[in-house]
Amino acid sequence: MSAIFRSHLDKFIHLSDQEYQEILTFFEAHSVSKKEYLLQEGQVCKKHYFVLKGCLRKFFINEKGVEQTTEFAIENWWLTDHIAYERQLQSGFHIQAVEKADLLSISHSSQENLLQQHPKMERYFRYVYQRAFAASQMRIRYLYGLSREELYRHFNEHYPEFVQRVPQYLLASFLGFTPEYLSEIRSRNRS
Amino acid sequence: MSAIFRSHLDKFIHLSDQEYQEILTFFEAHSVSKKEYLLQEGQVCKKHYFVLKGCLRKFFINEKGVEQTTEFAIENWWLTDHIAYERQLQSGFHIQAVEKADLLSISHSSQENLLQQHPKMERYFRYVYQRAFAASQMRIRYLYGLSREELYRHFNEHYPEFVQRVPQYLLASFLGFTPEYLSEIRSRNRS
DNA sequence: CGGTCTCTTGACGGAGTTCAAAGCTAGTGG
DNA sequence: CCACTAGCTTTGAACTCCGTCAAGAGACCG
Repeated sequence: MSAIFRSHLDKFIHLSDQEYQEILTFFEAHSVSKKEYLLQEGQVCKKHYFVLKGCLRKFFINEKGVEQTTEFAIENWWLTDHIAYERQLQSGFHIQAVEKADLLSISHSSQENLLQQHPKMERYFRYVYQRAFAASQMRIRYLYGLSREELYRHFNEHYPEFVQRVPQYLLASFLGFTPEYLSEIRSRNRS
Repeated sequence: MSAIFRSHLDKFIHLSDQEYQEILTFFEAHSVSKKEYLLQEGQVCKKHYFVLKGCLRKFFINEKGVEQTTEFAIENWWLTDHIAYERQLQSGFHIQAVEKADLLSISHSSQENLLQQHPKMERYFRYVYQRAFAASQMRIRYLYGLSREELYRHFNEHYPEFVQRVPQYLLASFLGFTPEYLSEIRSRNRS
């Protein structure tokens, strides 16, 4: 199972077998079932999760009581509430499994130790955050530049497998509009 | 002038005077005047900018020909088109000085060399990207959770000095609505 | 002082929301 | 493996936030 993580790391840095084994000791493995929660609002955010298989989402509840999904994580992505994780504070987010999932997790203190003892991982995480930030910048650009309908079409063209993979109400929540409106767009596209 | 950069670095990593002098050789200093462009759409994004003093913005032109500001950078923030910088591609953004500004810049190849030769800077940039990504996550949360009017009020409460500092039409562009609507909100707030 | 940016005001229109109700689908237990 | 139910999707009508357009009032700079 953790061969998946090894081949992911290999894309960014070169590690000996021994180094890899040492690095693995900093992580824990989890399996979670569909809809299981990994973090709930108000809890201290203890873990940074890496998805080996399956799908997670991060969301919050807005003033009207509606769930707003801000991020999905599928295979080879990290997920946490970065602000709450970094400072070990209470989180304003929920993290939940969308599908049953296999995960690795690392606690904040373990991550600190890992980075101290394995400077190569400093480089690895620099890449991870850089990539995540770049993706976030693109996301903001689309949120600003496109209407809700264009946003859906764009997403549908670029990530068709993902659109198949998650229920529509989660997709609507992620794109920032209502399931009703998504349904309307889809019917327009058909005719 | 570069004492500013030194004290900024000191917040994240510890450097000897000699190390700092070596590190500085990887950077270039610039002064730019108000409205001067540092990057235009279609150009290869060569530089990563650090603001010592002043204010920059990053924007793109949407299909209707309207400028959409996606990011500001003031003192102690980095700014670039990360996707285009990382891969040395043509950018879809403009970067422009909002006020006259003093900057440091580093080219992509210099940054690679810097990180190779000074692993402490790997750690520094990991922090920088981590912080930037966390900020970006908060931004996305607000974009999703708040109406345009709430967005303005929230921004106004949390960054009042910044609201004073930039013209209103740039603020409107950054918050994702029209100057006309901003004007309407402001008049409602007064009465 | 004259001209070009910037901000304000108001009328109108449209994209997207809200609410309510009905139709569908998939997972669960029997 | 079927039936039942909870959860998901669709439809439609009324409404609202915010954009667009146009025109005027300030404000700042040479």
